[in-house]
Amino acid sequence: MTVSHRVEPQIVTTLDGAIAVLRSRGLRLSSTRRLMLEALLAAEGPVSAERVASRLNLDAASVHRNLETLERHGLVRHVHLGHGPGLYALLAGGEREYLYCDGCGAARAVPTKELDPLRRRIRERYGFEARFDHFPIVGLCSACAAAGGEERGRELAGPAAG
Amino acid sequence: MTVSHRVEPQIVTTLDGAIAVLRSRGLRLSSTRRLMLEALLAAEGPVSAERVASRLNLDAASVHRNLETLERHGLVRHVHLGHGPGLYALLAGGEREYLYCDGCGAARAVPTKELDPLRRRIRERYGFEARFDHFPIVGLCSACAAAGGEERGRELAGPAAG
DNA sequence: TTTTGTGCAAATTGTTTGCAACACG
DNA sequence: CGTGTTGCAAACAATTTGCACAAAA
Repeated sequence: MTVSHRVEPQIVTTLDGAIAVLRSRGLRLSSTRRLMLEALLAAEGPVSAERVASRLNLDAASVHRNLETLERHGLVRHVHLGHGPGLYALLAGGEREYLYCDGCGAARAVPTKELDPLRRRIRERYGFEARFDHFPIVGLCSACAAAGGEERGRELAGPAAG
Repeated sequence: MTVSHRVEPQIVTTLDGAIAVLRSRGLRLSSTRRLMLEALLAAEGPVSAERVASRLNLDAASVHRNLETLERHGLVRHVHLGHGPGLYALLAGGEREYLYCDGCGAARAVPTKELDPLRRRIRERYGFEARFDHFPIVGLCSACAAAGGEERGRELAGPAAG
């Protein structure tokens, strides 16, 4: 998960597309990778490495290594929603950023450009380029804020792999 | 580090003040706690539990337990700047929130109320109560943004205790 | 057949828990 | 004294690394 920043994003929405990128990068298509790509394509939200590994009966170390590789090559990105493990997703276009509720664990995804005004404001004021795709905006959703933020319970991290 | 939210903040700027709060809460003043409080008072920025423990030759578990206790009682708060361990600080008034540069690891502290307009905007638009004191705004400082975000190196987590 | 990728085991990092001894109030 | 606190050891969670073996290209 050590991947740094600014990697040329590789938007993929199909298995073939993903495979094509792999090939073009000189990466091999192992059965493990094929399974992972299928799972990530089927996933409805970012998923943890552990989840991918156990769902597919794969070794966690391999899954981590592959996710890192895929991320290094711009196919995958990971977010940190609150505490807990990093959550990975393919770059399928229409990327989102998150408002993560620390009370109930719900993550509200909003289109990246919707937060552009916010980003611009921060840039103008602090000369700082905010990115909410890796570490989200954290706080309390209206329900939890009203309740005093004691909710807790629901599992976030959307459904896993198909 | 599991402490939830909304604990009555206890602003302390002196050892005696901190001790008074401990007492008023029915907590004991062990030598370990005294050392920790002194260290936290002397610290110039948020420090990791590990750092406090090793600097003071204390057991990490005890330090964690105490930090959690202090946090539960509103004396201490912790932030997560990027990856890495949680960083703790006494509530000494004039709390700050952070703009954390994922490129060079620098954390720029800004007074909480300076980000109020931002918070208000998010609240109005999303009904979401953003808090940047626990998870900061993450992105790239102007230097790293200009450089393409490849910097890296400096140690954040300001000076420790002592 | 030469790499690259794999599973397994073990190491790391950060934090938590069980527990008997200890010490604050 | 009695209960809150401590250190130590062990458990944990998430992730990483070493390594011999398997398998893409």
